[in-house]
Amino acid sequence: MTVFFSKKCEYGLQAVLFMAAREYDCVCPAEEISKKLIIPREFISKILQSLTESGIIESKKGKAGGFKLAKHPSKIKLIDIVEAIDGLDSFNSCVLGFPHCSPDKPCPVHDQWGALRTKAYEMLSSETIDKFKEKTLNKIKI
Amino acid sequence: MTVFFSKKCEYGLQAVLFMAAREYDCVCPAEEISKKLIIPREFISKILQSLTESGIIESKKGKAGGFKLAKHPSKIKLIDIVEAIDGLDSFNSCVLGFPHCSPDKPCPVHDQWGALRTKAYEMLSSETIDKFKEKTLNKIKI
DNA sequence: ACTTTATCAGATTATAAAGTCTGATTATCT
DNA sequence: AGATAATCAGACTTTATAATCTGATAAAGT
Repeated sequence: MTVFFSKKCEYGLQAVLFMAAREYDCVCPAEEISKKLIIPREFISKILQSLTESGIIESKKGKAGGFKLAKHPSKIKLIDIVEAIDGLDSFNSCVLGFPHCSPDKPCPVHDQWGALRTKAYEMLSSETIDKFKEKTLNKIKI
Repeated sequence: MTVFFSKKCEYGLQAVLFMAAREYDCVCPAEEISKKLIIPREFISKILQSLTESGIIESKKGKAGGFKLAKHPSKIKLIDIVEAIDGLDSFNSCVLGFPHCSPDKPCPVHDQWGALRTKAYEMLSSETIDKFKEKTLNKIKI
């Protein structure tokens, strides 16, 4: 296996990047997101619903309804989405699964994994998603 | 969620580190490994069985039977265990779940994740497990 | 006001991972 | 040779994640 994010989280990240790559304030129906990203319709709906609860996106009901970012892309970081869906626990636990792993009782890869985890956190938190528009377009046709 | 290794893999890594920290050629019954590492008996048995098939450890049946390393700890790397249990697929796939992620069509975190993945691979493959004896003893009482 | 088109909410199903059980087999000790 | 103590093998159960279905609700256009 060796996953890093859950499927839910991957899909959530993709969907938010998709919305950020479009015109600001443009409302995207779940149906469209489902088709463009090839994610089961009802599954992405549920994920978007939970991101709405977290305040990252907002929903608009009725005809011409859908989802849009709740704030400007320059205010959103990837880590916000990860935190909302998967949580941040894995950034604080031993990669080998040993209990109570700490600097004074380190596991065999404690220091190295610690450094990597910090880098991963930076990867997700140093830039806001408005910077990712171009690269998102590599992956999704809008 | 945000796992890196599956539970199976974590347990497998712990068990092999445990064996490597003991006297060379010492046979460890599954029962003992289960108790020391607090892993369900039948579950660790299955994992050890599969590591036996992979040729990383060997089993000895009958009274005073159990498992021991198939080769000297200086010939075993953590990546061998990861490969045997989880496989190496995740070292070759997009962390955001986009299909066909490549240098010419990179996803928003392609370069950074690539670098991290390389570091993670190095963490698991640069040293052999005979170097980990001391740190393993931090985590497991023998 | 009515129809359409969308989300919303919660129950349900499917699949995969984690963990358990049981009976057979095998080796060692007495 | 027989008893014992272990693995071995495979079926089974449980739990968590992924995905689906259905009916209610709500907003916008006519």
